Amino acid sequence: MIRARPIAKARGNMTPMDAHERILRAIRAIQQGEVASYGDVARRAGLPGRARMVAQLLSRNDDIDLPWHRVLRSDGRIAFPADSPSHAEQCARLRAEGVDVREGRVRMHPRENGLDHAIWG
DNA sequence: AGAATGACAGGAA
DNA sequence: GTTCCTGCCATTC
Repeated sequence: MIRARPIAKARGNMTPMDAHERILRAIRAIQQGEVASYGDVARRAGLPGRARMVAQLLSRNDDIDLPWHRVLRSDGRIAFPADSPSHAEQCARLRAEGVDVREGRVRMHPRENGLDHAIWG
């Protein structure tokens, strides 16, 4: 057996530019009224373990059309400090799409990723 | 090169 | 439910 080293670092083949593009695509793919965590976006972009890279991109992003407000922390909370203008802005944008935001957080429907289902039925 | 810094995540307490 | 702590990755001193 050839010992499959943890593929955690199987990213060397992608240029940062491609990574950025894929992350942006993943964010744009979030439907109105839906939300996703930074980690989700990273995974969907083919970049598992790089939630912070998503955050970094968003912090620099200037694209007005990007639905940045649909990205939350894994626990469903808005990433900005509760007193910040950005927090209020994100809150407003989400509610405008019909998302139920309470105390700066959104209820994330638990992962129904076939794994639990496959194991436990 | 080493330390500090983030729009983070996950598990422990 | 909460806070705290450690691991993570890319960037910037």
